[in-house]
Amino acid sequence: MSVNDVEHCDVVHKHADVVLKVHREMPDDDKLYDLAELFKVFGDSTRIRILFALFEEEMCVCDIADSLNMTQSAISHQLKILKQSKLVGNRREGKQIIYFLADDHVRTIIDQGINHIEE
Amino acid sequence: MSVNDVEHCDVVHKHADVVLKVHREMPDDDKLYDLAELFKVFGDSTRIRILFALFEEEMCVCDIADSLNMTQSAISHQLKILKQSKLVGNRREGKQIIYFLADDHVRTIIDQGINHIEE
DNA sequence: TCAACATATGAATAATTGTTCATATGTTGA
DNA sequence: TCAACATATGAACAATTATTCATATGTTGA
Repeated sequence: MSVNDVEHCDVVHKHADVVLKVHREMPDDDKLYDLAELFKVFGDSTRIRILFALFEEEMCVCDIADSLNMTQSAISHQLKILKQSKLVGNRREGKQIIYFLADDHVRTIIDQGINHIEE
Repeated sequence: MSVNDVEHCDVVHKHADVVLKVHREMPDDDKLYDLAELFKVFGDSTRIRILFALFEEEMCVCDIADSLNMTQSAISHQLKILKQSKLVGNRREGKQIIYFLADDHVRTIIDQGINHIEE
């Protein structure tokens, strides 16, 4: 029994080719981790709502907070996460910081999600 | 000041139209919640790896556990979540339960995620 | 019917995370 | 330069969650 067989059913030999194929095609841990991190960002309804707000148009933090009826601090914390994932960008305009969608993967990913839950 | 203005910057009047537009276009809470729940499922690297395994072909729980070098119990718990989100389906074949991808939104969503992180 | 196998599941634990509160940073107009 | 405004951020708390361990459920062949 190989050290890799943490757990193993009796078909391990019969299905060894499947296991090998999966190993061969599985992306690197780094990539898997990054992917999961990206989807985690979409996995919070506050952040989803921020993205929906920005679908309409770019906005200052304050307008997002108003639109979502949440505190400025809560929004600011979430915007930081959205920015780190490069889902939104920002620029300063005087006292305000304007946030906007970084690209349209955001829209595509959310649309696919909607497709799925609406089936 | 409206009861809806939990927090408000001084441009609340100037930007009131933006806030209204966001309100108008924002999906229902139920939908937002479901969306976030769906993406949460993608937000775990174990579940992502299970999905990548199933991209190759349908498999019994045991083969997934072998492929990912994880315990049967851990995989089983995660498969339950994937099934609840209708991302995978299963059927019994004798003693084994065969899991498979439910549809190809899964692939599309993950591909979009990959596109994003690889830019 | 029973032993062996495959999978599911409940409880417990450790780790992660969203919001709040208080406060810091940075900008503007007077 | 300073007060008012807009945003960011660190610490703390509550809530959620992934894995482990032990065990239950369900299937098969003898």
